[in-house]
Amino acid sequence: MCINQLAMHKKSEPTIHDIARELKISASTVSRALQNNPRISQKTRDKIRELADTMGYRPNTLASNLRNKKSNTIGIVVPLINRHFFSSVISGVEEVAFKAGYTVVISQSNDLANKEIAIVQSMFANRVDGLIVSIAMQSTTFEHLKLFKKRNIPLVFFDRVVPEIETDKIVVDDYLGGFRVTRHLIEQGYQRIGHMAGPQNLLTYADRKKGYMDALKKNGIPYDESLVITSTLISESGVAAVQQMMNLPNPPDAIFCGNDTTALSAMTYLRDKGIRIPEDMGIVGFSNEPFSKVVSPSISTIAQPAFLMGQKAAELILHQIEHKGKSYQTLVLPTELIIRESSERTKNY
Amino acid sequence: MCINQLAMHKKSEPTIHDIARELKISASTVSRALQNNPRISQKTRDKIRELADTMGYRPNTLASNLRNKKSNTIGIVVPLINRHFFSSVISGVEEVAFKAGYTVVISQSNDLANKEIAIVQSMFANRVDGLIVSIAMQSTTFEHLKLFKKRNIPLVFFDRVVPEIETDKIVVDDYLGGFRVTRHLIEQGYQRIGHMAGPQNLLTYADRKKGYMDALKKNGIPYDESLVITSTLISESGVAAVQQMMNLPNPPDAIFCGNDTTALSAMTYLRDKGIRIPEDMGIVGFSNEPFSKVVSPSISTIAQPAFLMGQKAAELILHQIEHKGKSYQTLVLPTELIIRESSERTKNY
DNA sequence: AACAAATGCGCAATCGATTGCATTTTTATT
DNA sequence: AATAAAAATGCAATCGATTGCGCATTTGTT
Repeated sequence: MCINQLAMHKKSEPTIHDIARELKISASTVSRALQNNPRISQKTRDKIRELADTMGYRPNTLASNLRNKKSNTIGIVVPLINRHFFSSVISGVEEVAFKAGYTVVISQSNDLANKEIAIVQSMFANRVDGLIVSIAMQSTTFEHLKLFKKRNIPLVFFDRVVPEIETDKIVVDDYLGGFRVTRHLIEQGYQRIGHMAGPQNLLTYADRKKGYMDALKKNGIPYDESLVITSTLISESGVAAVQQMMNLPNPPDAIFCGNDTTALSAMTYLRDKGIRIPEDMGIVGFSNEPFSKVVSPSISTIAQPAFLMGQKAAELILHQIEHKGKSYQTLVLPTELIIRESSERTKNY
Repeated sequence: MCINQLAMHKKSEPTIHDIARELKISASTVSRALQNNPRISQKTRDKIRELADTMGYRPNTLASNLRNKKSNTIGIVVPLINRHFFSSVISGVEEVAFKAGYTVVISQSNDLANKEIAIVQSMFANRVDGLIVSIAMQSTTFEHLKLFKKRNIPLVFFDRVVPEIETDKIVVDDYLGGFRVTRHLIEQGYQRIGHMAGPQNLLTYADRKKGYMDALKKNGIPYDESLVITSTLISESGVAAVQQMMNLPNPPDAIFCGNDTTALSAMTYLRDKGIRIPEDMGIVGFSNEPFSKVVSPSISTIAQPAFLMGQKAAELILHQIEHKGKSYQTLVLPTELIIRESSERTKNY
């Protein structure tokens, strides 16, 4: 009763001082007891624990964080939360971070440079212990991110990285992905292979294209610029690009699409025009979106280990936080070519 | 130079005290100036602003939050981040919250009661200003959430709500959804309609089933318990359930699946068995997962406005935070029946 | 010139937890 | 019983920003 009344009196949460007052001891002792500091006798510790429980005490992490200059928080910035690849990465980050006692705060840039800057500054103000970022398509300046480096706050890039900033990075092997896709199409007997490329300021898309070009070269197929169309790779650009390609005097017989979305929209468009897939036209996407497996024909694509990428990103950032090391690594996670119906016209079984 | 050296000296971030010392004024003045408090003269304000800029000062929100007893943070707990419905909700929450100057912290329960409890307590310790929750399938006790109510911290449930806790809730009209799906199947001439139900302790799934049952009744179709199979609605349960149904002496000619995942797995299984969809068997799912539109046949389903739900959830929690009102509402967002190939055997055009 | 009224700023406490150092209490030793 | 040694606890400053109250300076009035 008495305890309750005291609690009622000041309507806010109980603090270590309330516990201390009740027990006629000092707040320091309470603090230490709750941390199981051996300097406090077991008897006192038990007493404090018990009262803390009955009072419903919960430590105020804000206060603790301020004092310790550590927020136990990891920030993550992605272009769009609501996208399978990114939400999977986030999921992986959350899993590892939570186990390590960290909280994850998220924000999405919507691929807008300005929002990304605002977000990153807000994360800084909130004193995140580390930041995991996949940059916005639109971003061209990176001062907001360099700030983290300057202030020596751990920073990890994933997927869309900034080459000029030296820090931990995790990417998938986009180059090899693009290479394999193209080689696969060649092996399937396709002769004129087009490519829907993504924004070339983003390394991932540039690498996919490089892989494509090298695979062509290695197989003695001349590179034809008219077969490469660069766009933002939304559904509509897939249709536009395939239209443009099909209007060429010498249209392609296969297309390596920069992502699954454009692969699907292109495929749908082509089917409506009576073009058979994979017989008349081979299609390969990128990313292994959930739908790519279940559409018909199913879409060959490159699987990226998104969840694993998130886990690794979290591990790297935690390592940086705990060791403040100066040496950074770039993890290149393997991609996997998943051959499905949309590109397999020679079945060997 | 001088400024830099000072900054170097204490390697940590500049604070208002550093600015104050430099300018030989008090920290209070700096604080007020940075808040544009009219009590400080314009001249002083400008001077402070300028120095703050050159010093690269960034307010420490931790300190501010502690003093103000407000974290400007909204917590969100979902079963799984990496799921289209939930990531869309999160995306909506983030959008509204960010605009209002709030940070979003997320965590996933993995549908485990214990993890949910741990998360919620961690959110509490972090003094989130409000919590948005969709409860875990496994959760059966809700003391951890009642704690928020007891402490008068804003709480909003979405999708999977706890009936016994009085607070703002946002749900989609699952009942009407289930009703419409069933009515639609009846209109299409299906006679024996089965249902793959989800865990009945979750209101959403119970409501879908109720809608199903009422639609049957209203159309004079007797309810047959053997046609209703309850599971967790993962892909495998879809196959298991459809197998069980097809082994009945009198199997169904249509199935209302509790979600799109089971709709797809059931459909795939049936097609492999040579059963034509929608001719021999009608299939309807629930949730309008991205894949449901693009698979073949495309799956009829119920669209839930996930992104909108997130926005509304954020609005409600912000309202609670700012008004600490005592009256709560339950928003029922409309669902939309999307008729696609998997259930349309009478085309009227 | 003398006093009132604004105006501009600073002092010091506060938010709640942490921690180096000092102090008190207990236990061990002779 | 006296003293040393060890164990247990308390004091007070600290993290960085905020704010009520009060003091000092300026401006205005007659």
